[in-house]
Amino acid sequence: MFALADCNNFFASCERVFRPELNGRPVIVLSNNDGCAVARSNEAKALGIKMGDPYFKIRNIVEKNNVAVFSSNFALYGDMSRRVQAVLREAAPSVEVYSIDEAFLDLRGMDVDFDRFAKDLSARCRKLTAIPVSVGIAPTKTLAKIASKLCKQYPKLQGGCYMHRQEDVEKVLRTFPVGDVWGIGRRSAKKLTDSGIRTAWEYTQLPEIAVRKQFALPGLRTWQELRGIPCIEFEDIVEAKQSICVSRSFASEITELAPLSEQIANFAASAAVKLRHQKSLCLEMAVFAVTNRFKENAPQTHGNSLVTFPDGTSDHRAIVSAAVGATRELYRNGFGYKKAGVVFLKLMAERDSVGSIFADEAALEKERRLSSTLDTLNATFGQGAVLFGVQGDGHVQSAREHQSPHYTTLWEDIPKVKV
DNA sequence: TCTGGGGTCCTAGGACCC
DNA sequence: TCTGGGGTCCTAGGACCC
Repeated sequence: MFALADCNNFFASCERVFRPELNGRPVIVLSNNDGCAVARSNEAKALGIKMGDPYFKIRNIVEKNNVAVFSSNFALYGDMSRRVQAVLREAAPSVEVYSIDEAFLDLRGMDVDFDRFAKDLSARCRKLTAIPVSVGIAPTKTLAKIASKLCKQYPKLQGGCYMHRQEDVEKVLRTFPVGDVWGIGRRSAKKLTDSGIRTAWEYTQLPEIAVRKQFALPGLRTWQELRGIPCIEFEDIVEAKQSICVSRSFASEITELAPLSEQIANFAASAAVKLRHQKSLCLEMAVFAVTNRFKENAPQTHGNSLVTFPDGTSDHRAIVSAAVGATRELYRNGFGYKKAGVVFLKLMAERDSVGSIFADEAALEKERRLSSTLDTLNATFGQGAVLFGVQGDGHVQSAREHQSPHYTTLWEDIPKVKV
């Protein structure tokens, strides 16, 4: 058996932990630049606010219904996520953190009352972190996902649902929309409903050949998983990322080279920190800057510039300065850039590096020490404590009007209690 | 006026090899 | 008219996830 622990409306729930008066009131959390709604409390969902709705389009609903609005606060969400993970790790020997708000638990070999286990785990998360968590348990990951969704639909399940008997699974799948199944995206869902397949159950009744032909291997795996045959591996070891990207939309368009370079230098700097954190080297870096695609009448451009590091590097100076050079390459006068980013495309593990026979080892060692000193200083005194001049003041230009405090990660933001 | 960010896997087709 | 057979590697684009 596998369990899926899924935090309900995670970002909205995090905001409520330190603002309990918001319970019962609709809450939404916005994406970068206060652009779109990316998390909604149940009350906000009931008002018809959809995932990804642009804020300016739902402003009316927000104002009329006294919706509490937050800019995203990833320092808070990341920290709350770690707290929930800690509770999960006490419950099972093996945990796969799937995303910031979801984790699978490997329950194979465990001999317990799984329904009790699920409900107890949910209650324990709630008690220790104040985050509501839905725990679904089933013979495959895909079915566990469905079981956890049931918890959100039926409060009487008390946050835990064990779904395993063939007849129970069938009963659930017979009404479960095929498009809500993990692994069936918008495209496949449309194809399916167009041909009359509406529920997960109907999908499982398609012949294997047809599934393979129309939806290839991923579709076949989902088909098997729904039929109770596990095909998706449990992966508790965190692999190094194969690509690293830091990109942002700007609050207002950037037309000049200097401020654009400054933003991109900052993206490169934070991507380089991530790169060194996972002990990788970058062999190829792409830098891009694009205009506002929603402005149909404005001139559009998609600037792109590729940089290669033949021996691989994680050197802060090399990366930031190459990113600035690439920006000069791609920049064109007369355009309003709305979004830009830095992507490391080809990575290799530091330990697999053979270097170059021409490399100056002493110089490389100096580079490594500089980068690592920089990382230590910024980790200790806050990101941006030490910067290169090209990074300006180290701030990325973005609107966040509704930011909540860093309750759990900044001394000055820790809530004070009167005795 | 205002429209997010960061990933993975799979497949088809081209280029190339003997 | 006829036009081999078998293989690898790489890339772009699609689909999916949160």
